[in-house]
Amino acid sequence: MGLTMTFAKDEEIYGQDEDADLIYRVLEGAVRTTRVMADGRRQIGDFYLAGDIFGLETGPRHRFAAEAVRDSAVLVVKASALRAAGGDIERLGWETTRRELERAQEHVLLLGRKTACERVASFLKDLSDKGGSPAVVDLPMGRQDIADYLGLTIETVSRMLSQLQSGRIVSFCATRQFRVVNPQGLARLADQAQ
Amino acid sequence: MGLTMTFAKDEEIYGQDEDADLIYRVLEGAVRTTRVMADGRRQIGDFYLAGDIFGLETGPRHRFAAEAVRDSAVLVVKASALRAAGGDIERLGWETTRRELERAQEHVLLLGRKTACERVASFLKDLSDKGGSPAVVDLPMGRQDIADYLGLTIETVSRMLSQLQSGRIVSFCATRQFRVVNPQGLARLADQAQ
DNA sequence: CGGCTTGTTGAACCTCTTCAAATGAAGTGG
DNA sequence: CCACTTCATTTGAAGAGGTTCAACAAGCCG
Repeated sequence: MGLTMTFAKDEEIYGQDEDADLIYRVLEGAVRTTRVMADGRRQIGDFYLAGDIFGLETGPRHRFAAEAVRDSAVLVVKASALRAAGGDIERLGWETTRRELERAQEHVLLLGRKTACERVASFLKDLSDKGGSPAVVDLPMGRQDIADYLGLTIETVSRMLSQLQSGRIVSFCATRQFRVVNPQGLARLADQAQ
Repeated sequence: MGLTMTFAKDEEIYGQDEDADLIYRVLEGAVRTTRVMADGRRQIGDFYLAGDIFGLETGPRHRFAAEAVRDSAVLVVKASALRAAGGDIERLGWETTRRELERAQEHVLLLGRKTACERVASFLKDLSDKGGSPAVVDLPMGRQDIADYLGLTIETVSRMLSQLQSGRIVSFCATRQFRVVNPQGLARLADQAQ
């Protein structure tokens, strides 16, 4: 059920203010939701990896655009079709929206009250946890995306990554691959919040 | 239906990590949701004024605490009781959650990419709009609450308020009462975002 | 009025940003 | 396969916005 579509790196999946009639699920790759201000400042709402559902996060119209972080495959389903097929869509939709809200609230805390170092640490921890804490975690997105998610600049992100590495918290095998050296240290930096 | 409860200024309505079995509606006064970090840094999730519904914004457990901003009256309904009374609760719940999410996303944009001045302007505009843009808007909350909502310090909030006033954007008749002098100017500062 | 809390203002400091350059990685065509 | 181009990332130095610390003013309530 539904249609599989592929999107090239940086291709738009849906635009801001477009009708929100479709529900999406990442099959492969990674997706970001973005909001751009009149003067070009950009904020990333969230990242979605394989298995994640997105596109449901808003009202009748999308308030964020969605773009492929890199070449990605996405399953697209019409919300109305899904509704016709069975009533538990309401429940699924609510659950998904609720999880979105929880993530947005964590994001608010991060942006409102965490330092640059804590933000980057939180980001790495989140990504590591999300993947089931594998030995080596890879970053699907570039530094600019990370910066626009964390409310920082690429330079600050880069500096904090270097700092975390020299502090033996994480270790980068490549620019987009790291391992967590000191999980407790990472958690302490990330989760000062209860 | 439901129980009316009153809460004194700064009194807790529910705590962080408590079970979320109740739904609340502000009858009079104002409510804030807060999250406190281990070292005392505080972030306010949102403010709720008369007519607003809150307490539904989370999963099985509250991730933010709720407190009365000032002496307030709140209508409390058990979620399960509401569900038993009629099926349209699901719809109401979803709608409410979705609106919460939209507000949280705006909040993310504000915290991630707006300057101090823009944050304060956005806050004042939001409050003015919410009340139907009356001639005189009052601020139910103190400067510390505003600061903790905007991810700033009270000093910065105070400075930006003074700045907006000397720029003939708003005018304060009292510390907690202002009128919008230049609505376009306020909107321009607040809504650089599309 | 006196005492307390809340809000404002000033000055020094610090974190993060901005601007600039160097380094590294990735692709292209000979 | 290597030189060359191009883009992404790192690092450095200077600058700005916001914070911190401190003092003062203004409400608020007994």
